[in-house]
Amino acid sequence: MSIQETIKNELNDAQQQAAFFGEGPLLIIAGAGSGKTKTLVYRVANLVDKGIPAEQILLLTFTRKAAEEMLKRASLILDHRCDNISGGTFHGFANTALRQYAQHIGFEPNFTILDRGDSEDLIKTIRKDKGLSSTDKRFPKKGTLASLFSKSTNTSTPIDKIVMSDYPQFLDFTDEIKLIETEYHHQKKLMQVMDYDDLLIRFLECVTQNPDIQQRFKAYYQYILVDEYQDTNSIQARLVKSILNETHNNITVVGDDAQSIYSFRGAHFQNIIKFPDHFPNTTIVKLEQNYRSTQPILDLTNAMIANATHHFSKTLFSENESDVKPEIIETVNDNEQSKFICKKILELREKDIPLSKIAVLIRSGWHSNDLELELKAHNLPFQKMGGFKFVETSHIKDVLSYCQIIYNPLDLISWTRLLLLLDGCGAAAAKKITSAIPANLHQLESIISNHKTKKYASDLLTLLKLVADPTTKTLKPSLILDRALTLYNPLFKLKYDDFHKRQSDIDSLVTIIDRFKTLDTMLTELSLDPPNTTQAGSDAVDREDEKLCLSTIHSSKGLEWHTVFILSAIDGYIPSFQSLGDIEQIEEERRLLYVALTRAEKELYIMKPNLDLSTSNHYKFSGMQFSNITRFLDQKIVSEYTNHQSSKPPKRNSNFSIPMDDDLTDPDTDLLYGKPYKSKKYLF
DNA sequence: GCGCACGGACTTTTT
DNA sequence: GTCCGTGCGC
Ligand SMILES: Nc1ncnc2c1ncn2[C@@H]1O[C@H](COP(=O)(O)OP(=O)(O)OP(=O)(O)O)[C@@H](O)[C@H]1O
Repeated sequence: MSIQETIKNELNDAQQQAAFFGEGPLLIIAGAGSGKTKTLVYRVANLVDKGIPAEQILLLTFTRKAAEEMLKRASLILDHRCDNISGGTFHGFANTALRQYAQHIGFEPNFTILDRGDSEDLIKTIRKDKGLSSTDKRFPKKGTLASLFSKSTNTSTPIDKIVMSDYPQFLDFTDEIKLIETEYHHQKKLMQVMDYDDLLIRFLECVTQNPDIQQRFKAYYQYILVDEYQDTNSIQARLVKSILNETHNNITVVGDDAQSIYSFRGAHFQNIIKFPDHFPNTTIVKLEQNYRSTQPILDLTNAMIANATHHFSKTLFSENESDVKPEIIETVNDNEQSKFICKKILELREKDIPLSKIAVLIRSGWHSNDLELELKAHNLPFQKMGGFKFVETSHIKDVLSYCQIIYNPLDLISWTRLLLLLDGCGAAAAKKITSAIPANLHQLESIISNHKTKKYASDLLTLLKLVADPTTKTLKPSLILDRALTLYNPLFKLKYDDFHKRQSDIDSLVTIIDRFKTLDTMLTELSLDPPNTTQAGSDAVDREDEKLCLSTIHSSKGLEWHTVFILSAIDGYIPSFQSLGDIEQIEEERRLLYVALTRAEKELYIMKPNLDLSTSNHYKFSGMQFSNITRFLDQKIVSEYTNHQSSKPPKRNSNFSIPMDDDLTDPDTDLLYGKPYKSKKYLF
């Protein structure tokens, strides 16, 4: 069957209009599960079929998971002609381009990429050097500074404006903050490193300062398509515009304003709404039929998003009739919630629903701690997406630092990290050594002369030799890792008492590294597409399709599962406690829940454990004591669109029956809405 | 100048 | 209950 016929078979009229659309700007704006990604992919197939070379079609999106899904679907319907489609994340694209063109803006192609921790380390040293750390407790710490800087670049807003709007408590330090930021930028260039934001802005800098390069990009890509456009911030929009051939304006963007969940990094749902303002002749296609979920699920999500303060005027309908309403499951505590989920998953398995078609969605990485233990206990294999990253664990970062300095010896952040591991070498000594590196790049070993008498002299010399040896970087990554581990192992065992547990991470790293052929692909990939090793359960089955998916809601965007559990859908978790002060942020949390609920095809379980939030320090000042179901599911919505049950809590968990304390929840009251915000006595 | 011990303030979400 | 930053003693 020809591609054209397939499209006619597979897509509805509106979808076909978009897929067959010819030249010029196109905006597909539609609700969840309406086939946006599917349409986008078929549009690509059609373009290739019409003879556009695949490599001249650029497919972009913000998150790795969405990019992966998009490319996976493309590869399924497209034949080998499409293997060469240029596609991935904005950061991945910028990185590839910069490896080629970085010299034009004063960077070598072997620049390395800073993760969040590296950025913070650099900021910390700058703050120390500038004498801005001591005594002043009110001065922002490194993490806050990193967020502030990132927000500033991502929203293209000057530092002082960000301080004023987001961090008014630091207004007195505005000048110092600006000073640190300037130095931060300066240092990154000296060290030939870029943070994630730099990848985008340095790319922009590169094309705007070099019209000939810009012209090359504009001439090369005939079509640019962006998925999940509502997650795009103005930097990314500018990036797209900078490489778009404006004589044709062949740009297609796809998204859903109701699913905009990245405002914390400068994305705004208005960006997609305003798209036609930037491209006046935009054709707009709206899709309203949902093909993913059953009608009862949509009834719930429609009702919930209709309560938003901004009106998202999309009511989805489905032809998937069903009389199974979403369930709200109340449990007495966190662990009962975990047990319920495990039990349910085992039942589903009986009904031949494979683990790969089930997902548990969480607001924040640690919410699933208890569940993970329970899943392990039930021997249910899972894969965790989002949240904590393996490559950001300190011992893994240690090991990777060896690789970074071998690849880019100017990366003084990694040098410092490794030097501090040496016994007797502290911040001052590390500073002295690293400051000698740039001038002695080609005779690194000479640096040892000033440190011969030190305790760490021999360790330092081995390290210098390893980096100075020009053959090291040409070795296979696994061999480089071998050499690094020879140096690291003794230090590692000294540094961590629990090195046994950490050793298994290092072993995983060795396995992961094995597939890389060169040092640069390895480092790039580990920064831009870090692997997850938090999978557990039976090691025997390593097939991805045999695993349950445990994912943050953010990382679940664009994906779908037969059955979805929303873990801990309680106020303070979603909406998250720290969003509560700001109406815009609370509304974003609503969209987040909307994204979560709309991932479900057939069955949806909304979990509501009764947690005692007052035991967690974090919630001490929130005035919350007992958990309530998320405010986005009010009584009317719950009673109309869901089934609500308590999972039979054990009436007594002791052999003694004692009088109930009035301060504790009365088991007979409605736990969903009863006994809300109790003030803690912290005021006394 | 380094390493350690004690006290404080917090634990979203992604690239 | 933890992680980070400071201050003190060696
Ligand atoms: N015309 C159609 N006929 C049958 N199934 C369809 C059709 N369009 C889409 N689907 C199916 O509906 C599901 C959702 O599609 P898709 O993921 O493309 O939606 P989406 O709009 O991108 O969703 P989201 O906004 O959540 O990312 C997929 O399983 C897809 O195969």
